[in-house]
Amino acid sequence: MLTVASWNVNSIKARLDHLVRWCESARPDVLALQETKTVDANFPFDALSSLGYHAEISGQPSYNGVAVLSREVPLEVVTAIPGFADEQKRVLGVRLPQLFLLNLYVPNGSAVGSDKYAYKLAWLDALLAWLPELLAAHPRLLVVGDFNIAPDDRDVHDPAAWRDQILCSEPERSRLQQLLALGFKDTFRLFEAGDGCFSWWDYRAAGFRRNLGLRIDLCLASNSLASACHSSQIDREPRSWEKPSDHAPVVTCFEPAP
DNA sequence: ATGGCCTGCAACGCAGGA
Repeated sequence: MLTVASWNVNSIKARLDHLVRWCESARPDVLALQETKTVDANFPFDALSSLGYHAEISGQPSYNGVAVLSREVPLEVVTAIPGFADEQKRVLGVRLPQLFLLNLYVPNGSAVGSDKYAYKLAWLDALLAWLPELLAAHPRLLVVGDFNIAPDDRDVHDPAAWRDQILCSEPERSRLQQLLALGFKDTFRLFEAGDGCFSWWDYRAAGFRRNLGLRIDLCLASNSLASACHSSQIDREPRSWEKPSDHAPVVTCFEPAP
């Protein structure tokens, strides 16, 4: 079985002990990380190498930053959406023997109508323009990460309060639906149709204890890869540890390629 | 209770997150 996980760690430096602890128990073959928040020179390669992981990274000071840990060394790496000039490090694609993994930290967008919101929509449009050719080149394509979009109201603890707000607005959701329509499945929804399953909980107001969350961390498998998907789950345990990331890891398992 | 917390960077508060 091939286990692929995605986790917004909210600073790899602040979360290194959690990351190590979680990898030792969950033992993913591939782990996509978002919000590493560090320059490449300060990335903890040694600690992760001791766990048996190669690391590909694309980082910057303070903000954003993505990484992919894998047992096998990638055959190819991309760090940007072609043709979309962006100072912010939010994209890391790696070609592995079993699949092509695209790790994304989609812009948050701040507030509907803001400059950051316009950037988020333009970023998503550039992604949508790129994915058809990536899918054609790599039929076993897995797009994972912090999408900063709750796909529908089942993914929101209080849909009325969040209606038309950032992460839930119609322009964001319609872009996610366009992405899925290119030929992807939201793997979590292959196994769970109910509401109340979240991957992020606000640090404030005891959000986790009260399960006031959103499902914004996604694992989207191309249709041909989705047919080999055995499970997709959100692991809430590390969110309960002391000084946690506000996001939980999403863990998806696949039948190995023939 | 219409706010609540956390991180990095620099610096003694800010930007940003979602």
